[in-house]
Amino acid sequence: MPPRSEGAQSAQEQYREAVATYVAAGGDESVQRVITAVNSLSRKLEQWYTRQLIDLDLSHGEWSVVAQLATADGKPMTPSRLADASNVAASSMTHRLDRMTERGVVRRSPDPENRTRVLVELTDQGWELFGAAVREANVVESDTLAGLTRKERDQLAALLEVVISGLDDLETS
Amino acid sequence: MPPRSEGAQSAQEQYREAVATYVAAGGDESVQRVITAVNSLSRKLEQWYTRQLIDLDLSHGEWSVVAQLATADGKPMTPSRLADASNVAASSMTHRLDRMTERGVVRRSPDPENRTRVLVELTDQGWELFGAAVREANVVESDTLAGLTRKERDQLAALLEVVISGLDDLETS
DNA sequence: TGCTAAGATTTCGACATCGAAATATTCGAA
DNA sequence: TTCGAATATTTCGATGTCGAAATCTTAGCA
Repeated sequence: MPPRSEGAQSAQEQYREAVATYVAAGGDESVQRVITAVNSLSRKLEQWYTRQLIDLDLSHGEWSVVAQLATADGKPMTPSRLADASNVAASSMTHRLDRMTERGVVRRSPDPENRTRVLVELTDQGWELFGAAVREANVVESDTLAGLTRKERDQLAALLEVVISGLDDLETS
Repeated sequence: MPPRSEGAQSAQEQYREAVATYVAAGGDESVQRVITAVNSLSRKLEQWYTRQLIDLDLSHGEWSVVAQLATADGKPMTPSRLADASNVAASSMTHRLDRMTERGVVRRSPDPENRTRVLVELTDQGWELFGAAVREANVVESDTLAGLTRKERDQLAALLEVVISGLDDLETS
């Protein structure tokens, strides 16, 4: 990477500016510090993932499908649920699955219990792709957290898990 | 919202499954707990932002431009930098700015110091949109963190800020 | 000055995604 | 059983995004 181009800010400066601006616009500071940090970090990770996925010849959207299927405990999923989970329209998922099926990453089969539904699952090749991507991503992710001790990581994870467990109550409102 | 459809998991269960699967595939647990939590949370926020932006008649990409310009300390930015920051091709930014200019959210002007460049900045209407969006988003964001005490939020923010400050060193590798 | 290489933006053709309509199946009630 | 509403998926036309090429300006150097 070339040295930051003139005018561009470091991630840290950008974060500080953003929090200050959001607070000035009417946001709570204790909220904006956390939320802005989470979003900044996620966006940065996203950039790295995108680069790594190019090596595996996967688009970001296709990766989303692979990851959903892999983390669904091996159980097949329907196109609609994949679309929801990927934040994409159901009609887009049709095309995406067409391409992935043709490439041999996923397999479509009719649901024996409900002929309206289609079930999608990873092929062996799909599982291999998943494993390769996880192990490659783990390198960058590990570097990202290099500044934290083991204890601090656990603390951070515990706090985030409290937030995540609260999401479900929020849904039903 | 209707009760979760059969087969779907709660955010919490999804998170647990995901971490377990990533670890089984070769990721470090202390890394995956944090990273997966950050990404899960960010994706959930993204869904809410998208819904809220519909009210303001803004696409997610357009919001990205507004937010970048607002948090750049009021200084105008070039289309290329906006494209980088939005994770989008420069050519797409051209169209996006066309639409936003026509609508009166941003203003384009030639850079007096370099006629190759174009400078983009928010109009008064753009600033109003920004403020409205921030205040509306703050409601959901605040609810999201409702499970944490003020002290825990500060702790969480501090830990995340350590990670963010480390991003800049990582860049230059 | 004149020439070439590099940089910024826009134009262009190909492809991905969206929302709405079309198709097919299931479920519940008459 | 039969009808109509609800659900799941796919098809279709319009729009957004991508990467490469074209256009224009700047910067460096003889």
